[in-house]
Amino acid sequence: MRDLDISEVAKRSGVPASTLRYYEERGLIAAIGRRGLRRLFDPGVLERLDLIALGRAAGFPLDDIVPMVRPDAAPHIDRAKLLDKADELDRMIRRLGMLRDGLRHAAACPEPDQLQCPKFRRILRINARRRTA
Amino acid sequence: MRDLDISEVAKRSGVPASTLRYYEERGLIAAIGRRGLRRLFDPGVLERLDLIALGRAAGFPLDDIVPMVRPDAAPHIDRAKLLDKADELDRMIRRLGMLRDGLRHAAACPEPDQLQCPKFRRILRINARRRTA
DNA sequence: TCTTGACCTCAAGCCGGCTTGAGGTGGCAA
DNA sequence: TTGCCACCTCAAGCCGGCTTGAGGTCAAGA
Repeated sequence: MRDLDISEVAKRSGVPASTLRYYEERGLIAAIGRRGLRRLFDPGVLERLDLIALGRAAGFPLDDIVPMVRPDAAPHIDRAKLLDKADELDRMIRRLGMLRDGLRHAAACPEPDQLQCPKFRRILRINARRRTA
Repeated sequence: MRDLDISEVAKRSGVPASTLRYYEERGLIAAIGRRGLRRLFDPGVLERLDLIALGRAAGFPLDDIVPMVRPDAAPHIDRAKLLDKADELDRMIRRLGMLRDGLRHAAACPEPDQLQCPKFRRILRINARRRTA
């Protein structure tokens, strides 16, 4: 598999060409060269894009992803940062679970006004403490 | 408990006054009236703000939260929609759980280059399919 | 050789979710 | 009664992450 045209990368990765150019500008990926004006990419860029997508899905800002995918080195990932992010995801997952339970309960609850339901109110208060306290 | 001034609401809820005005403009909360120019809020707004915070924390855009907290029509909450949301949350939770496991594994994996780790690659590919397929 | 259109650059725009700032009003303590 | 200042409105700005558009170049097929 040889060098890829930007449109080829876009097609295979699902990432629009405009985004690829943007990522290059941000230092997330690099073209290995040009044919005339046109960028040529190594197929390895596809894996980097998967990694970038994973990072984005996990909620990392692009700036945080740069050091993980630096095109000039083997991907180096800060393990401590990963663990922090994993913990953050755990907290997020618990909150989502609470919200899901809250919605399900609200849907099932016979109270005409769900805000009056004690179970629902409890869920709300637990979440609220994160800001207020 | 009497009607609350905007600064009182801000203090009790932890939500800045500017955000409260913004939320009112977006239809997320409503003042019960004015004293002169000044908004007066029913203490119940604090609970709605908790609900909004829960939704925000769960990653919902404000537009999605509006129907959940409508200051009018408490009895007309669309229960089917709530259940749909709950299912959506379940899917999101599973996905985030995968990501969390992926991050933890990447942090623990002895491979010098995480991209070579088969487990990590599998997670990468699964995540990638959501865009590519 | 010529034409075409896929690629290029650079600047500006968009969206969500707020914040900030300028300029105005009026409730309340003195 | 006066004066302060917390509140008001409206418009603009900011940030991250892209997209869009105008105007230019050039590799490759006819």
